[in-house]
Amino acid sequence: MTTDRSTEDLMSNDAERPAARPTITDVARHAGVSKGLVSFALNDRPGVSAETRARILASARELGWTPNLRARSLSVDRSYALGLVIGRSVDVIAADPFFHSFIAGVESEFSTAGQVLVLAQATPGREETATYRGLAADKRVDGVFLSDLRAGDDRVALVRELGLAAVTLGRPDVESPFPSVSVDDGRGIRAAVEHLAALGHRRIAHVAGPSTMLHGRRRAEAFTTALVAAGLEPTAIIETDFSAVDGARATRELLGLGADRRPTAIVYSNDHMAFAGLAVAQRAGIHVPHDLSITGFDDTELARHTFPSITSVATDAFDWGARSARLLLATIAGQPVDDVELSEPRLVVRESTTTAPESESARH
Amino acid sequence: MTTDRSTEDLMSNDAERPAARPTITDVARHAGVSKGLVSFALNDRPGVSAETRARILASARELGWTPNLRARSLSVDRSYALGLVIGRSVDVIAADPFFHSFIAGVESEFSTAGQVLVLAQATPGREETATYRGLAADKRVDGVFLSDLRAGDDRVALVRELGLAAVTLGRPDVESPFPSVSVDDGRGIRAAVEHLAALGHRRIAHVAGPSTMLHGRRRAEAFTTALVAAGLEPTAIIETDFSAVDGARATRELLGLGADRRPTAIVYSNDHMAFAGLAVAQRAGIHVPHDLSITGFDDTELARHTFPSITSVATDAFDWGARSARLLLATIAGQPVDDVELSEPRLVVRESTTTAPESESARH
DNA sequence: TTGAAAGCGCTAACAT
DNA sequence: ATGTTAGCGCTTTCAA
Repeated sequence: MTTDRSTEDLMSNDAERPAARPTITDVARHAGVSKGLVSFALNDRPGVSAETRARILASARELGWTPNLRARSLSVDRSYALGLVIGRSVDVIAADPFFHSFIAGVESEFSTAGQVLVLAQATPGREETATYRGLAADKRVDGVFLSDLRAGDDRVALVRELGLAAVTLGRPDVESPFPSVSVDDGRGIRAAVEHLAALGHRRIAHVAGPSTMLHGRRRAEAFTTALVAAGLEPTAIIETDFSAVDGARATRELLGLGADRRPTAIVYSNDHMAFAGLAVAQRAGIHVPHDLSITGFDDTELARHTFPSITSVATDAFDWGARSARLLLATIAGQPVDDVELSEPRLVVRESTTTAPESESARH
Repeated sequence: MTTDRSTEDLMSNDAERPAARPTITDVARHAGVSKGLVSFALNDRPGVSAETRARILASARELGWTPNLRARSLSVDRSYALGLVIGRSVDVIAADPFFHSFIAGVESEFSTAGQVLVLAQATPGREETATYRGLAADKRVDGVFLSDLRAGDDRVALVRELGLAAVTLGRPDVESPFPSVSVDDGRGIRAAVEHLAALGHRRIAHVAGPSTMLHGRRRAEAFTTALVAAGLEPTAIIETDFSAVDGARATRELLGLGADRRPTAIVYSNDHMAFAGLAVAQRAGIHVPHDLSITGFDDTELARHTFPSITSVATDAFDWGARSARLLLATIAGQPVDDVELSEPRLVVRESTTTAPESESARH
């Protein structure tokens, strides 16, 4: 008596039961060969005669055989799944369209690969570290995307210790064994500053993301650098948590400065804060762009649909996702990989930026 | 020679290799019992003496044993994963914060369950049906969330045929074997209409979602019903695809109507169209809310951060996710379940709605 | 109450 | 080139 139970045996027992799925053993019997050979043929490996291979494939097709992923997973020790752990709080992330596009990009690479995306949110009840540990302990995924890099991010070491493959979105500021996919968003900020400087603005402020987050910090640094390069005085940089509320608060703070210090332009670190900032200015009777120019970052769809529409830095989140997925998959497959640098962000000029207002003195 | 290879044998071969994870066999040997008994003890089933059980648990703890999910999956034929297939196009979905909150809610139920969420996006290259079939063929998930129900939605039959468990977000208009979790959003629309009618508006228009989507259609129907109930004339209902661009187009159309037909208030089927509509009005020099009142739906964070801020219907997407997950998990566990009705949506009144402007004749 | 062993469906090492 | 079989780590049936 063999160890493998055939599908036919099963079906003869109970006609009611939905047709059991054929296994590799059924295919082997049908083709008149052994299980092992079927496995070889199906994973097209050398050592199977063309003729036999054809016969096996025909049998598989005829029986409608499809591999059982769980069984395969168990024997080859792979999940065929990639993970994304979103660590931001729900409120902050809810408004951010980045992940949708990113995920769409990731999935665009899956269409051919039979992979799947496991999404986890590090909610209060489920701490970030515990989430990664859980994913690793259950071997739910073969690799993870490390997004929203923080200063001195301990996830790099954690994921490494857990033995997971990974790619980082952006280059971490700690030793990392993982390849990265990055975009020079500093360049985008620089473009915004140069654009404003060319329009005659001399007091340009920045509403920054949290300095604990690498991209927030990098954008702020690029802002300062660009300011200096343009020969302008350093001005206010207000740190936020990237949320709309905080963007509004920062704007109020900036507009509350004395007439001689109030900025004539504000560079926001993301679109949502720019939206909120726009509303704050309008509410205060400050006309955008004539009294105040503003720029956003991300070029979300809504930036096109405000009045005035908002000048913003566009990056390609979809491509970011696609490239990251490809890189991670290659890493897992053991192929040699290199860091990838995405195409440069572009500044999309719209109605929210215009020439600097005349100076206060001239106006009075 | 036994069939089970012990961990210790492995480790003695190669000191470099990271410590191999203990298996149930290791625990059995350590506790001096059989594999089978360990399994019974660990899944606390009857038939194990308290003493032995304690010894087994102690061994497991001491060895740091944790079950191998893949092996368990293979033998019990469960994935311990739930799936969400997002079928909208990237552009439309990118701006919609619903899913983030919904997903957060879903995950909040996972913290205790060791479940995971598989997210798939039905991109053009990967058709929706194929996505569900793939998920089922690979048994990636034990059940799915059916969101964005369409008229005559064929996914209900498909998912049923594939043998997956499911919950529907809202009640489908086709025969369905699945439990549903719904919210009476028509009630939210009614509240908006009543609010506007009470403010003296008599020409209220509706910028609707696509009639092919159940919630888009339901809201439009509720709009008409509420209008009639308020004793008002039927007015324009413009259908859109829920996107900001389309919301802008619809608004332009409405504002372009002759003075005697132009609405004094517009009820939008979602916030993003309301944002776009607000911009269109402002651009046309139409003051919101004095010339035109508008209401949104979803109560997204941004509704609080526009000028004027937007009156909107709030629903609880997080709770929706949590309840759906709980229901789906119960279904999978074979427990009897009932449809669940979420708490009623509430109208959050802000600055975008005010008393109706005086009639054109009176004004001239 | 406990042990032994078959079985889940596949891969891969080893024979032939 | 092909067949045989152990093994992945767990659950579950059947004896004892």
